[in-house]
Amino acid sequence: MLQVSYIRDNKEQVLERLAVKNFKQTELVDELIALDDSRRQTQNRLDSTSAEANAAAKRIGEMMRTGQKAEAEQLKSQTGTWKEEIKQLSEQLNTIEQELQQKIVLLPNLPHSSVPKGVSAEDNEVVLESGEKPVLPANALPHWELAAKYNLIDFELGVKITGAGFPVYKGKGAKLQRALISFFLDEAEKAGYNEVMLPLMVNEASGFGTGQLPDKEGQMYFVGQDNLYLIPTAEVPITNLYRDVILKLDELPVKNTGYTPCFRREAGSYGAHVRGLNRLHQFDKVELVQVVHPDQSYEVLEGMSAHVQGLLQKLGLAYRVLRLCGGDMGFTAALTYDMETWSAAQQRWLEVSSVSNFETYQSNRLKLRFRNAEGKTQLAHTLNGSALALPRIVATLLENNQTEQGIKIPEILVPYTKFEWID
RNA sequence: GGAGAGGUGUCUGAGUGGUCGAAAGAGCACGCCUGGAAAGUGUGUAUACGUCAAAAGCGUAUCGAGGGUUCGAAUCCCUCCCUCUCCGCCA
Repeated sequence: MLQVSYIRDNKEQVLERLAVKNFKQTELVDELIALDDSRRQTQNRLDSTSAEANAAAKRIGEMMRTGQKAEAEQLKSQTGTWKEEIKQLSEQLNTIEQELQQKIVLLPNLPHSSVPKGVSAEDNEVVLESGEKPVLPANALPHWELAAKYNLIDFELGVKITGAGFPVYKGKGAKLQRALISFFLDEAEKAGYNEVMLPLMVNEASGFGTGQLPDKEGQMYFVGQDNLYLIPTAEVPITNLYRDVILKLDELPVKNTGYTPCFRREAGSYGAHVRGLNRLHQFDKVELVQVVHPDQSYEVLEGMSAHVQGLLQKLGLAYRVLRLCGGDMGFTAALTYDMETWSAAQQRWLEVSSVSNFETYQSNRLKLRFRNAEGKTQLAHTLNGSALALPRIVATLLENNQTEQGIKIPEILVPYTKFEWID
């Protein structure tokens, strides 16, 4: 979330930036500033009243010790007003703070100055396109048919045991999943990321910390009996490792990677475009998360983007990089690059990675700080990116590499799969 | 799930109503000492909010969380959360 002090000092700029995300609620910003005013005022009054009451209590203590009983009793009788006032003021302060909190989380992160204006995916800026789009013969099959033909993925079985969007991977299909996960993790390790394995369910505080709660509540599976959410991405548990943490300057940058299944309800998205592996309720993903010094975060973002692109190149996939426009960006991001691979049989781009800089938006919620060169605490910047999400990579690999003899496994993966062909 | 114990600062750990943001030790930082290091020694070492242009300073809050008793709570009472031990169950 944004910091009220920043909003107060940079109101015009904040409004201007928010407009890029098509967020035009001037009143909300004004309300926040007004709330903050009354918060300060109330706190001021509460503090000075408390100070008086504390001083009186101290004096009473001294009187008791020195045997001035009568004087102590007299002073005691005067404390009632303070008590009452303190109670009222702290209740007021509480209410104000709650309201402030409720409202400030309604503001999305401010987009970086390079974020293009726009309302939908149409307005995203294509930063670069790389690789040759493969040209397939006329009888080429989409991945869901290939998956059936070679007995790699069984969607119906998944429906039987769970429901739509929970595929069952079998034989070489299962091995391909495992191979990709290992490959991605190894590459991350080579790039200096520390591997972690994490809980797949998180509590409410974690969901709040990374920004899934309260607004994206409906996107997560909720285990009501224990008040836990199934993670929609490893970003949530990994980033929350650093909730309420003050890092030393030399501990930055923190670089973690983790493989987890991801669970998404995807309520309301059905239709032809979600066929096969295109959109699932459960899928596998390797995630990168960094906690960095604010001065470095945009450089780091480029580095993460380069890392993801390296993976796509090694897999021999044609891809493009998009800079998301204000309207298509996530609520919490300041700048996001999406990577899309070209799915040759479906003749469309599939999003396989999203790399974002959140600046202090998450760290402010997380209370994730570091001690800067002056020895003061300062909010760190957080970033994350998929490297990579498996299903659409698998879809693209199957489709783009199909031949008369079967599906050719990219060379780089063969040490992991231990087979060269799916046939 | 049943019974019991307990949650204090970076850590260990003292503290059962006032002088406690909190002893002591360790760690860490800086200085002295040393040819250098160790040892020794001295000083410092929480966070947030408010006040201030800012810093210093000052004020307030925080000893798992929330509420209560009291002039005054780390300390007493209530609720919740968590951890540990034993029993039960179990990959």
